[in-house]
Amino acid sequence: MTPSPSPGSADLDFTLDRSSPVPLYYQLAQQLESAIEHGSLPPGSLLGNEIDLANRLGLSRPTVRQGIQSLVDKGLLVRRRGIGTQVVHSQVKRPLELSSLYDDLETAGQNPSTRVLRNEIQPASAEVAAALGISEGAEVNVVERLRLTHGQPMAQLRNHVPAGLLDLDTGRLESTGLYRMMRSAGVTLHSANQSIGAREATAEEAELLEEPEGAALLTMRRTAYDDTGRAVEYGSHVYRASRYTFQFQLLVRG
Amino acid sequence: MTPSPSPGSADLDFTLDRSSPVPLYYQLAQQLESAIEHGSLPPGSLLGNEIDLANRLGLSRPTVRQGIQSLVDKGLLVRRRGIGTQVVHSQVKRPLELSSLYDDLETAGQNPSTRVLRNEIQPASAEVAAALGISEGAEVNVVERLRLTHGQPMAQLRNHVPAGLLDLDTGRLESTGLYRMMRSAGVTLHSANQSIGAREATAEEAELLEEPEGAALLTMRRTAYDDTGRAVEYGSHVYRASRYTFQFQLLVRG
DNA sequence: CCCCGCTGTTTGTCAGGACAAATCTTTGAC
DNA sequence: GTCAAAGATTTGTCCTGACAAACAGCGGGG
Repeated sequence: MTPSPSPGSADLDFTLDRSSPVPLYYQLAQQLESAIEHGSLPPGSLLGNEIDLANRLGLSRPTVRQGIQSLVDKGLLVRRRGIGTQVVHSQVKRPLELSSLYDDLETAGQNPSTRVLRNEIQPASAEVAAALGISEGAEVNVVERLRLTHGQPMAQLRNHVPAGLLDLDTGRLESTGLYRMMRSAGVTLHSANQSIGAREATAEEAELLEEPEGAALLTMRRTAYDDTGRAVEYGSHVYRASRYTFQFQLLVRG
Repeated sequence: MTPSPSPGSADLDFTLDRSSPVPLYYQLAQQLESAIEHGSLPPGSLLGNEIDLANRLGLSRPTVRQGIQSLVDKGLLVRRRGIGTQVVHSQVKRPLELSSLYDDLETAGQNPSTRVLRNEIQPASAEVAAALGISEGAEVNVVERLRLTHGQPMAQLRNHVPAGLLDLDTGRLESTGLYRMMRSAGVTLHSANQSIGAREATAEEAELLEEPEGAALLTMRRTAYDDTGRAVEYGSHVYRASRYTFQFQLLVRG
């Protein structure tokens, strides 16, 4: 028998800083996560039981459990009673965040840029009012942008924001993403309803996106809410299907 | 001043069964959730502080916190230090599960039915082998189905399952969904990578789905993994964009 | 040789307590 | 009247301790 590559409980050294303002369980979770990413904790390996781990780190078991639990919720670890906690064996990358297209493209090295086609205050149409939960005719900031990657058109983005919520400077809209501007304005996003579909390009869309007329386009409509339940943005976007797909990962909630 | 509709801390009566095998924190979470659904806890209302709640229920504070935390993770509640825990004000329905199309349609009252077009064992193509993480040419079960709602074609579903993992009886495939068959066969789904795009219908697809040739179609590719990290299914599906959109909700992980 | 039950291991659940940090409210000073 | 400081309230973090439940592996009986 060769020495079996069975999941041995790896013992790594973690450094915890009790004087740091960042919680201990979170420090543990971060170091575990980076150990998993760097391969120090290969897929399938066991973590060693929680009580030993707590003793070795000088922590209590609930604190260790809290740190581990956060990674279980992320889908990186799996717990089994009587067995232990082991690193999940599949490739887990992004658990589908409420991310902005701009950030997604930037992290993918796609070199995104933006051209603002429209940026004005208008009374809300019936569709926009219903999506934002405001009265028809109330003032909303309408922004229409063309998103490009490597100089090629990628998507037409049309956003509606309740007037007064945000200062939508055209210059900043061209240099960064809308969600970044929201967060720096103190708006904390909480949830969003999304709807993804497809349809054929109209003549105007075809010209703007440099696609043949009637080409298949991906559509996405999204209403985003902050943590008080207030609708802060309604977006109606169109993507070139030949150059973009939505990619994400789902987790089964146990 | 009229009596302000400010969020008063509602005091409800919960019944906990300590002899039940279902955990106390979970009993609390379920009753809180149903109270929110039924409107006993209206959006914006406060829950009352955890210590009082624990005393009233005869529970410890960690147990109460665990129950509340599970609803926070679901997006139903929001905690604020110094303020309290309150019911989130937006409409939260489904936090995007890894659900099967069949179940989705059935719960939506769409009366789904299935016609199996193909069900056979074949050697894996390069694409399928890469998606499932198996060697090219290994045997896979290929299932091709037409999904209908109210007798109308809705989607063409093509699934690939490693041979031997599951007994794919054609009769059961027509009367239920693939994911239900997997679960009843002891396969516990853990995560999946999805990719949603669009393209124009080929002549064959157009005829099968009763769409004009070149019509916009929604495409979805998904690889599903069980909790050991093993790929258990690769699906490549095509939906009629005129009759179907992907709808789901996202939560921002704090 | 196979099946059953026993035992050790590990996570799941629950209790009770303590202090820190963030927030709102009230009070006081100017 | 306005602003700042002090206090009260509530959640966030962390500790110790205990028992229950599920699982793997071992050994005995058939």
